[in-house]
Amino acid sequence: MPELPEVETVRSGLEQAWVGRTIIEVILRRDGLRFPFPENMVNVLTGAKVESVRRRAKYLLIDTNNGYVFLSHLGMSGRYTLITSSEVPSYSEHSAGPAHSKFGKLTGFDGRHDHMEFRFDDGSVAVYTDPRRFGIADVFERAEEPIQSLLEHLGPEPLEQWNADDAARRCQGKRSPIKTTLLDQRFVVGVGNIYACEALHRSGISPTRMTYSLVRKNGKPTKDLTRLVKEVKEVLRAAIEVGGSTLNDFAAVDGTLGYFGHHFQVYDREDGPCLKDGCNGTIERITQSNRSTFLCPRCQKK
DNA sequence: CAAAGTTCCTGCGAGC
DNA sequence: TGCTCGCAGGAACTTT
Repeated sequence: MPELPEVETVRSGLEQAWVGRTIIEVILRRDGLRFPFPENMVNVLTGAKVESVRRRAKYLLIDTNNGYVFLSHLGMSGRYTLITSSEVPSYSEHSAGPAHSKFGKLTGFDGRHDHMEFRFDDGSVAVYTDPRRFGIADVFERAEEPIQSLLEHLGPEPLEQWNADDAARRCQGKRSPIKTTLLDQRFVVGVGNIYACEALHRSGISPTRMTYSLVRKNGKPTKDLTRLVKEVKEVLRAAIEVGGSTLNDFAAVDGTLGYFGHHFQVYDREDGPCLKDGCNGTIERITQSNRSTFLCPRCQKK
């Protein structure tokens, strides 16, 4: 479920639900997710009031009033379900998530993969569900945030400081396909497999094109790179908008709704017609760095 | 067989 | 020639 727009949607939902509330109980149902839970996590979070919910790249950062940060990464299949005090939490009633969701099987609130539970002072409960357990949960002191190994090597936020000159500097001399570079979180954060494919298609750039070829000899960005930076920003912004609108309609904080609401131009559309105006190409699927890439060979040039 | 993410290991090429 | 450094590519984690 998690690229930047989906994580941003979750952030917004958690912010509404959690800020100003105090966690009265934390229940862990296993040793950890991708990494073991820190020993002090339950102690640190129990009794702490949530002050803010931030996002950095695809990480959620929850600040508490005792000077700590709760870090949550959703991995591939992580999800939060919020249950308000008026609802009776029951696994049998919340069986599988949206029945129409392609990812419903992976993200359902099903009782078998509910690894963390947070109870709040207003009677609400948040359940973290993650079948594949690629997610991360961690706590650290706020003052230590700059030296967190998970955060310190991250590149720029695409919707903030990032621009074509910055991108050009990071692309210079890079001997790997541009698709691979877009997925590299040191280049720019928040772009995953889906939006990398979408941004390249919007830009008319082949995913296999060498990264360095998007930079001029004088170190300045080419027209194509400038376009790519613009399209990355636009595709992410549009997806955040869709996610935000779905959030208003559902009590659950569910990033899959963000994906569901967005219909992709190329991703997962192998053999389908290219949807670009005036292009009669057919979408192809190739493999790059062990990941699927979708492209239109007709309108995405090398 | 493939899946929305990230880290770590290996191997190769460049440069000293 | 040989060694080290850095980068690029691939495997691994897990469950459905």
